[in-house]
Amino acid sequence: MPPDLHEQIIQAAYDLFLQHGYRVSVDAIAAQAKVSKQTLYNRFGSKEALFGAVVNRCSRLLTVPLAGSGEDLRSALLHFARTFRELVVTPQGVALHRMLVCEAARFPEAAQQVFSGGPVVVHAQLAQSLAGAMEAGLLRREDPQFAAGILLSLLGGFDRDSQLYGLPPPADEASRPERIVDLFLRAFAPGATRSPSKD
Amino acid sequence: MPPDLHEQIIQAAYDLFLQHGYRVSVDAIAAQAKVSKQTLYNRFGSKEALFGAVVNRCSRLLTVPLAGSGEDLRSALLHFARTFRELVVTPQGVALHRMLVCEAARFPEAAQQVFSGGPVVVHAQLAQSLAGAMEAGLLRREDPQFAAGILLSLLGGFDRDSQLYGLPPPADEASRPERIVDLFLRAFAPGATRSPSKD
Amino acid sequence: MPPDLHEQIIQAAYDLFLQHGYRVSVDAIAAQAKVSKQTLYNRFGSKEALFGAVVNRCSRLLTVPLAGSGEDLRSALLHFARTFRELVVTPQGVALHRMLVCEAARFPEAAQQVFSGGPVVVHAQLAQSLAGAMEAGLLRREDPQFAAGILLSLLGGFDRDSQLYGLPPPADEASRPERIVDLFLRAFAPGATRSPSKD
Amino acid sequence: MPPDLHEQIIQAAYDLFLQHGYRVSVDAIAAQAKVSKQTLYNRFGSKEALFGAVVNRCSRLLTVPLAGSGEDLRSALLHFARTFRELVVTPQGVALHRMLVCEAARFPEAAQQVFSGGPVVVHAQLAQSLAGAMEAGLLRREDPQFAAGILLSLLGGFDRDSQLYGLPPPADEASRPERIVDLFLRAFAPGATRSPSKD
DNA sequence: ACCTGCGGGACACCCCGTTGAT
DNA sequence: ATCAACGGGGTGTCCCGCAGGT
Repeated sequence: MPPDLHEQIIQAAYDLFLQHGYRVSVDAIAAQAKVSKQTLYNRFGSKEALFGAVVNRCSRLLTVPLAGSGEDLRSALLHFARTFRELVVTPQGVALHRMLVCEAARFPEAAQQVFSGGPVVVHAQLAQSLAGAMEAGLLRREDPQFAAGILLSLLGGFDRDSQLYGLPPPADEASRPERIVDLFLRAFAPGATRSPSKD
Repeated sequence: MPPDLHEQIIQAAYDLFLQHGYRVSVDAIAAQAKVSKQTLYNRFGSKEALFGAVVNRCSRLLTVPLAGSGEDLRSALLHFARTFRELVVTPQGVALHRMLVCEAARFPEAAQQVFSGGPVVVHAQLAQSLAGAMEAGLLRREDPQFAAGILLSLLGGFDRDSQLYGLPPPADEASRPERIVDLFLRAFAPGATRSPSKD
Repeated sequence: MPPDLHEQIIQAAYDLFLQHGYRVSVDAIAAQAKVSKQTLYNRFGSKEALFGAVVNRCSRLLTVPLAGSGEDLRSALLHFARTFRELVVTPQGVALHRMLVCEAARFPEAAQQVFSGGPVVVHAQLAQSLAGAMEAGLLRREDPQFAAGILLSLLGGFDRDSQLYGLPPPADEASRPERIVDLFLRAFAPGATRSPSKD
Repeated sequence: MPPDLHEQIIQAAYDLFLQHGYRVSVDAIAAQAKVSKQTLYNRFGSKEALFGAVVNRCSRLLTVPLAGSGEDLRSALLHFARTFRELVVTPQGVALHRMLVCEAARFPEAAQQVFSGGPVVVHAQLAQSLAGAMEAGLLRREDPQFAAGILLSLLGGFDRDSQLYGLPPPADEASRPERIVDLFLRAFAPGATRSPSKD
């Protein structure tokens, strides 16, 4: 009487793929989902197709809603930063990232699809939002794409890398979003030339 | 005729591990190295040990020399940025990163070792260098560890991620190190309070 | 259609292990049992476990029922002797012994277990039975353990060794149990001191 | 300049074959003999031939000298029993027996050869000696072949089996030869009919 | 429809005995 | 004599289809 076998299988596959990558056996997935291997194959046809189905749903998990324009800029960015960080430096976010990176060589179009459906749209939304702030004079007029990339890099850079390599997450995680946002705001504060003079 | 079989095997293993991850067969590595499987096993004992030997050599590949104090700060950082970028957003740098991230679950201590022997020492050296610049008044007095992490994140953040997911490298790569370094210098320019006022 | 695959596999493994020892390939066993290698591994997990299962069942094969006290002593011993001989100097009995001896170095606990579950209990039962006969005055009062060991040695000694080394079984097998039992009875006949006088 | 490589190799092979059976790798043998594999092959041609050479020399190890007729019968048998036991229930005697039994299936002619050159001649010599004793009236007139087999069975029967299966040797080893010889003498003492009457 | 369980083909890692080349 | 090569084989595992029962 499982109401939704489909969901059950995908959830099990998602968990196991995250943990062990594509190498998990179909038997293990079927066992975890408490389904027979046969129904799994009836539903999804092949292991690759199942992986594709799992990955497809990951795009949604990688999008971050951007706050509306009602707030002041710093609060909006801070909210965004915190939400994004929870996606990205959380153990399970790291695991998801790791799995996708691992299997990107085997499933190139799937990986691109996920990236285009997730981080790229976040990047675009953020760029648009920053462009608005630049229009309003809250930020220096710069390439908004560039600025968005910078903020995303700051939020998920070295900290995530260290976790990807198995190191523990930073101890001061609670204060890092604020520090990063403030640094970003300072870097893009209005009222200076683009490049500091060399002389 | 073969001057150094050891080197030959490691090189072949390095190439194939980068391309396909740990899943390549030992047969493929032996064929690529043009040695018999048996000599490979005589030399390394097991596939895991071979992988360990390959990974050990990667630590060296991940370190970036930091310019001496003879130059002015911007030039030094620019030089560092370009070198680092070549390590990190180059296709083969991305492939190395990908492989290590992929197999970090299977070889946790090896991955940590590489990270500790590579990026972490770069981070430490960079932090020390930045601390010197802060002492000299060239940068705002801030936590140098934090600042170093920021620069590394900027240099290897979103751009690398997109490549990890199979997207092409950014088209304006040539100008990016300079833009990033200048942004970093602006963010840490001396002569302002740490946090912009909220009102 | 196959009533009991378990049994089928064990029987095939038993036959082949007897013939070729532990060195037979699992493929050969699976082929002989007309099952796929996978079902074999699903059932037994490993070749060692399969061997253990085969060996476990051998303990039962090595026990010999001892006749009740209803018969006279000679008839009982004769019956026992014939049954025991069929176990021990028969080609398949020799093959079983050979296999166990061969693999005792690799599976020490299994071999001990078999020996303790087979010959040792036969030895104990025989000793008890002989003790009864001694109580009844049918045999000289001696150490029943020693006497039991003597009888077992007589029944399975040199004759078995020659077969273990590939020689044909003795031609007068039909009469040997009787000769041996009579010799045993004479050796332990009542009414003499334990050691013949030397002068 | 090792004086006798031949001997060196055979000794190493003997040791390792005894310990691990025919399964030891020739690499291991070469290493143990401190010779290169090539010289081993130059000398013996193949692993089987080396095994044959090792086995050939085992016949000698399995023969037991029989005392002359100068002694009284009991002393002679006792001496023989002790010597034989040292060959047969000693750990290394058991190991030799085990190895030969194990590989008798693979090298049938070699095993037969050893058995014919070792135990069989001991058996024949013993039979002849017992025949002499029967002539002299020291033993009941019986089939000397049978009697010799009986004594050999008594000396190497159950006790050796238990060791073959990994059990420890009997604790009262020191007194067993005497007990066995005395039992044998009683069983074949002169002055009774061959078979106890059945009625 | 779902389950259990087997078959088949393939492949991975690791090892071995033996022969050449240096 | 050292070292590599070669061919082959062994265990263990996988992916996927297919029967028969519930």
